[in-house]
Amino acid sequence: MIQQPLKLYNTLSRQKDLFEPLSSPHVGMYVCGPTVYNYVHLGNVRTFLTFDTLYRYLTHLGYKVRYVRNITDVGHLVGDGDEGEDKIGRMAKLEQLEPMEIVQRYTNDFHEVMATFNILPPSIEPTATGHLIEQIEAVQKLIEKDLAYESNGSVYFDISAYNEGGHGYGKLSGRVLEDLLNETRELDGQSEKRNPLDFAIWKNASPEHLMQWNSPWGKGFPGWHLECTCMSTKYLGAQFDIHGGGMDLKFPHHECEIAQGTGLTGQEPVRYWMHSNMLTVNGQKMSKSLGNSFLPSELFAGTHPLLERAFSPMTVRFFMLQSQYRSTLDFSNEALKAAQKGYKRLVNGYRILRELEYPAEPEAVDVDEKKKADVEQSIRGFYDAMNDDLNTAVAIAQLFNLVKYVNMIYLGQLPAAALGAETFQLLKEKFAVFFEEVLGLQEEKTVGDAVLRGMLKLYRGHKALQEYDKVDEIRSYFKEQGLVIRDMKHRIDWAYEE
RNA sequence: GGUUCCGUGGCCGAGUGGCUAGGCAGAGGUCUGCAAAACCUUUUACAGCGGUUCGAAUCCGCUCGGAACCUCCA
Repeated sequence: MIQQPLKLYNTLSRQKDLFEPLSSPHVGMYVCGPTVYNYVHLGNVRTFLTFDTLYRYLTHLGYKVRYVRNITDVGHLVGDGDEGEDKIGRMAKLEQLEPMEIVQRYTNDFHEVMATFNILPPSIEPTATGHLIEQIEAVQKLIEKDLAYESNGSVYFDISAYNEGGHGYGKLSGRVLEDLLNETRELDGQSEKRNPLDFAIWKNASPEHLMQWNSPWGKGFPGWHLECTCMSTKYLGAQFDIHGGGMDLKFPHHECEIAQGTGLTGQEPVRYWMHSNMLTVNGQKMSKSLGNSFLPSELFAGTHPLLERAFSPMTVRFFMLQSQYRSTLDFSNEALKAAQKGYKRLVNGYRILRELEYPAEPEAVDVDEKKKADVEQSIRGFYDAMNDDLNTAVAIAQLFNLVKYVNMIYLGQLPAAALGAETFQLLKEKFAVFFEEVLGLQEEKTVGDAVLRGMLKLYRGHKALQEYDKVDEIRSYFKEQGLVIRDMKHRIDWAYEE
């Protein structure tokens, strides 16, 4: 299976590169996780969903993936550059809690949200505070290499020194060093730095700063960019395959990671840089600071002022998968409603397919070569789409095409035998794998199967006796549950209302 | 201001030179106690202007509009 020619858009090369792991079948993948100072919003979810899909697909292809996704629990500052307050420390003060209580609360929330969206946990989920020793050692090493310098108890990465080594700071985000220098704003406290672009790898802590540790440079805390370098290289090596994150982390965060990693090990740390695009609301990036962010809980309850009603986790997952991860995706009631219907259609198809069996004594019909080929082509098409930089939108279109055949067989419009036993089994098997394993979609049950079976039995009875009052009554019961009765020539069944 | 990206039919959203994306919505048909569902058929496109080409949504230029990053953000 691994032979699938997977192409991934590499921000570094600015093109879709054929994915070839350093030591196949092993794949090392690092994704920047959340800073746990607040609830994760839907925009955050999109990024984690993107890399969940990649993780799932790589696994499906047979790769042994070590997926590292960190939790940032210190060092991420509020406001400009290296001068703001620590995000977690600030929340701790506001809520009069221990910083670690803040961290725990929002870490728990993050995990719950991930589970709700059926986003798989990573193989390793390291925290910044759990890797202070590694970070202090990294700072020391960078100083030894003359790539960093101490200033008033803080340590800064020296961009000029680094660039003299010919490394090209800015190559990931396409920045030119001279332009950056010209455009940098004057900020308070930059006098500590030799160069305004230099960034903190260790920060001196004032006495009232809540989170601080002893270091060779006095009490302080690590710079935000450093944790990812330390944790990624610790668990994945000096050079690893994939590094992911949101578009907005490209600069400066990931640029700094490249500089630190290269500075420390002399090796380019990451082979494939991947960035997922933003979720937008009315065309604008969803972000906490703009005040247009949705919490997952608000979405499920339909309580957000911009929402007309509630939407389920799988509807949202499906909605996000219907666009390619490098495009912006605009969030709206209309789009969500359409996604919900489409998703239900897909689930109904999947549910039916699981129950369909190839007849033991197939009807004596000729194989419909055209339909058979179309089914096989759609299955191939799913792989082709996923191989083309995870084009989940096109991949899902293939599933819809397959659902059409599933429905035809189910309704007796097409005999299963027309596809031939082999293709029929392939359809059954692949659809399930694509739906559940690769796309991570699930059925969202509202009523137990036993109850539904009982109700359907009653329905059939009344129907046979032409007691249409009762029949309609049962129909409305189903409708209340978000279900619908399918009244077909050959059988009666239920389905999710679309 | 700099860098980068985007502008597709009523809505969402794929698509980097010629071949139906797909979903939702709309129309007609088959089926049905009535419906629903399903299946079949079908309407509405590529921001504008110019250029390259036998041929452009797709390449190039300009104009208009929007976004992201440049400052914390997935």
